[in-house]
Amino acid sequence: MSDSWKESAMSGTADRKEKSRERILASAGARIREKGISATSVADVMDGAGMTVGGFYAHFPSKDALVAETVRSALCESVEGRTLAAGDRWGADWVRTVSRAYLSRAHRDNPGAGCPLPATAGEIAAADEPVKEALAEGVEFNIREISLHLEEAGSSEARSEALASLAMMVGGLTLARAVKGTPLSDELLKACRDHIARCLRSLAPRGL
Amino acid sequence: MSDSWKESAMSGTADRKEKSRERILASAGARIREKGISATSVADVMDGAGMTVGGFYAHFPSKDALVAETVRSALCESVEGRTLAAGDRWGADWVRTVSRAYLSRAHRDNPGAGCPLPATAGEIAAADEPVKEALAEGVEFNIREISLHLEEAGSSEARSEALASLAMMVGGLTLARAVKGTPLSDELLKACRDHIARCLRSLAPRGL
DNA sequence: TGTACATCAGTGAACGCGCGTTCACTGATGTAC
DNA sequence: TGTACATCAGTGAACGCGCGTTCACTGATGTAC
Repeated sequence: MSDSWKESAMSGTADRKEKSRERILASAGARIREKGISATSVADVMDGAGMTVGGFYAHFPSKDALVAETVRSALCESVEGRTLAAGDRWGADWVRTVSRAYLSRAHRDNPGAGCPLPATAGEIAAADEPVKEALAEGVEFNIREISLHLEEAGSSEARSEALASLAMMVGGLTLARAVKGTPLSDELLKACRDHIARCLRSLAPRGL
Repeated sequence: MSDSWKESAMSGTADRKEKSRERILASAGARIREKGISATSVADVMDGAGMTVGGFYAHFPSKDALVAETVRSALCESVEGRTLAAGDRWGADWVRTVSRAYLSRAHRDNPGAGCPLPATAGEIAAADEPVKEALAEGVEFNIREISLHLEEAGSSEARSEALASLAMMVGGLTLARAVKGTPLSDELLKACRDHIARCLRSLAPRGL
């Protein structure tokens, strides 16, 4: 009669349902990163998860709830992906590698697998409270991570510089995607990469 | 029978129509800057211009056409407004003043009168070709202006730094609006302002 | 100057469409005996 | 082991709504004589 008994008894169907939920979140994650929040429809997301619209509301109470959870998990994912890609780099080296990857043509041209901020930040003001909270927490999380490495790199204003760096990365990528197809697009990416590299070079490496 | 005759003969009604068109553009400009493209409806725009929906199509062939023209004129306006506000400042002084105004709480809290990039850049990928062109031209226009002043300030990489600055201003403002209401918002604005000021300080002033 | 007519900016109701959401139903999975 | 039943994840058609767009109409403005 305990919850754990119930859970193990229903583990077969519950497992299947959990898998579906994860497919829905993954589909929403890719679509929202590609087209933004309002251009992504529930039917579209469910189609991407290999299901039909009706089943959606057994997993989420509303589209807004899905968006909030998607933004949350997508922001975590993108931080995790970065950490993984940076390998054992640390400090200035980590920041350089991460900013290069962020401001790469590959990231510009594959929004579905990248950072959710460029596609969502502009729309978030119109979204409801839980969505805003999810985004704010995700941004703070990103800032902390960058700040940590800048501090290691010897920056005396690590947090402030982390905020400025994130702003430039998000702004640069967003603009590069907006003018994609014109020479300005590659130029923007390179200018932002170069700027960050230049700033890192002027830092006094600490210790070692 | 010539066009000029026709024009002067109809100048009364034509004038009134032109005024209406300008009211529509102004209304669209404010709304698009505040809520973005897809969240702005034609009926909403016409209401803001003191008219009803039906009259819209006597002025523009479609919503997309309105958006393209609005983006174009809004980007020009925001550059003009900046030039006006900067007074007779020049070079590094101009850049400092402009970046401070751009990354101010006033600009964050009054999107309707400011730069259209934060609200539109993320949505533009989904828009049609004329809208993209309008935005790309507007961005290039902005870059040229900033670049001019950075060159005057003695930057050896004026255009590249202009691109990076614009990216940071747009990204910083977009993120500050997205997390508005949390301490992170003011922090972002200040960090970006400080970063630009710091970079300007490290420039060797030219001539004079 | 005054009257009949033409023009056309703007009105407001209607259209088809895609959206988020609901709901009666299905059919596979797991339970009880 | 086999059969009857319960559960519930997922289906697919329907809903009300707001959107962009269309269109028959109105009424103020300007023209012709």
